[in-house]
Amino acid sequence: MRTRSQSVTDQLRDMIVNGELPQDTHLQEQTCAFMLNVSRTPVRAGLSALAIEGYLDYRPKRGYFVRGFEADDVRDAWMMRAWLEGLAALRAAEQGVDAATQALLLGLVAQGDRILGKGHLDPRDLAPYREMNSKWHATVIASARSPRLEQAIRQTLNVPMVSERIIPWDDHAHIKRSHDDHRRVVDAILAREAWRAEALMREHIYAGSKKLSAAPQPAAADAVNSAVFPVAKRG
Amino acid sequence: MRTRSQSVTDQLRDMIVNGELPQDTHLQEQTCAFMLNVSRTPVRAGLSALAIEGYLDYRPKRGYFVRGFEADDVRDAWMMRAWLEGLAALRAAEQGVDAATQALLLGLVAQGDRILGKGHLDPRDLAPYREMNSKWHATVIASARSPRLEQAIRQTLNVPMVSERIIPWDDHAHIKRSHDDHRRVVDAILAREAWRAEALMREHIYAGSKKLSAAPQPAAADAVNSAVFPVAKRG
DNA sequence: AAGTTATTATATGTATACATGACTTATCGA
DNA sequence: TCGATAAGTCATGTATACATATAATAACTT
Repeated sequence: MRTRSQSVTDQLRDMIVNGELPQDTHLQEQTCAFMLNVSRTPVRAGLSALAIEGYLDYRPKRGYFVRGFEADDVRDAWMMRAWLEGLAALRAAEQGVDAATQALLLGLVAQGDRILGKGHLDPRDLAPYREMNSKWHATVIASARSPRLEQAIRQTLNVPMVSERIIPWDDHAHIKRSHDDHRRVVDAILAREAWRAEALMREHIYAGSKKLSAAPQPAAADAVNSAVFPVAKRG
Repeated sequence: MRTRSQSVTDQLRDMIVNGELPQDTHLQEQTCAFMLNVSRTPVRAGLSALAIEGYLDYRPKRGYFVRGFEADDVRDAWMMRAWLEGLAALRAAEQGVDAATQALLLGLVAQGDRILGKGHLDPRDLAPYREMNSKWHATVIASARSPRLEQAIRQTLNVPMVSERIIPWDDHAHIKRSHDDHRRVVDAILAREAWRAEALMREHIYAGSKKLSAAPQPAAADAVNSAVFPVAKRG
């Protein structure tokens, strides 16, 4: 079953990741509660959870504040993600994957091949490609069979602009190369070439971060709430 | 200031890490509240926090259950710790450290030298050595200047038997070698030899895990509470 | 007028009452 | 006797009232 606390947590997390709540916004319990049509209790649970997950700063008797994601922080998260997913690929290759996973990985690569086979990037293909991409990463990560590694990676994705959902779907050369990385990582994993799988995966993600940081950042969808929520004073 | 919620969280965490609450124990809110002399509210906050930190399993409308730390899980945490602290050493070497940190690292090595210089292991020296060891690891980790890396490492320490506080203070050869690792890692960091620092650190920690898993595990201090808290049924 | 202190307002921390869903047990039927 | 269903019990989920610490404001002194 799904409790209100969980639902509130997810809603608030989305708002933060989508940039609707600017840095240093003071998320007041009563205000959030009113906004989401619940009492303060589930809101408190959500805020507490998000603070532990790293989205919010908590100061006792003061409240919860939206953490800023500085450029340094985003770079840090990308670095961690590249490193950790590289480790996942390494371990997947070391331990090997079962037949079903093998088929799944090859199938996902084939799926990408079909989408990119047209020779041009149809905007309508973005969603399927993105889904394939997410599934591919998830499969490799799961193949490492390390719950802790999985959790650590999930945390790196908890940063705006660091997510496999963001794809520069306007640069055919980049996408093509990126998908070729997918093919090679799968090849390395199936061949049990551990260090190769790691190096490929690390570079695959690192290149993505370079690409995105070069691209113009989309304006934050923000500030419908800037009048509702106060912003913390510096000090 | 310190709220009851935080205090409750810490107390429950300690009980879990110390093995006083066996695997699958159902931590009932009312029981915990009575035990700690607070109401259910701070207990709920604590349980929720510990679930997010990974100590407890949460099932909606069912409650919170103590997660088991299987051998696999402990191995997994050690692997992650070795890898992540290796990364920390790498980054510290890459970025370089300031003069104060440099002096601190050298001072900690010298401190270890003094303790081990006697030629035998005095039980009274365990505490100072442990403190030096903790500080040394913390300094290297901080030198990586990556809050996310720091947090990820902290999480790996959240497992019984995976902690720099546990030192096999009966094996002079092991300790001596271990401290020599410290010296070499510092040497590598100061010389900006990044890959060397990483390899040394990774092996340093990996060797520790091997040593401890070979040693007999101390009996869990458990089960004062086994009559108080019910244990989850399998299913 | 500026700084300090006392007062007030407000948001968070905690306790508790009520609502709801899950597990237990008892009753009924085959 | 075994199984299924239904009532009952109990723990969790939520709302709300009260307690308390912080921040804002006003009054006062120097």
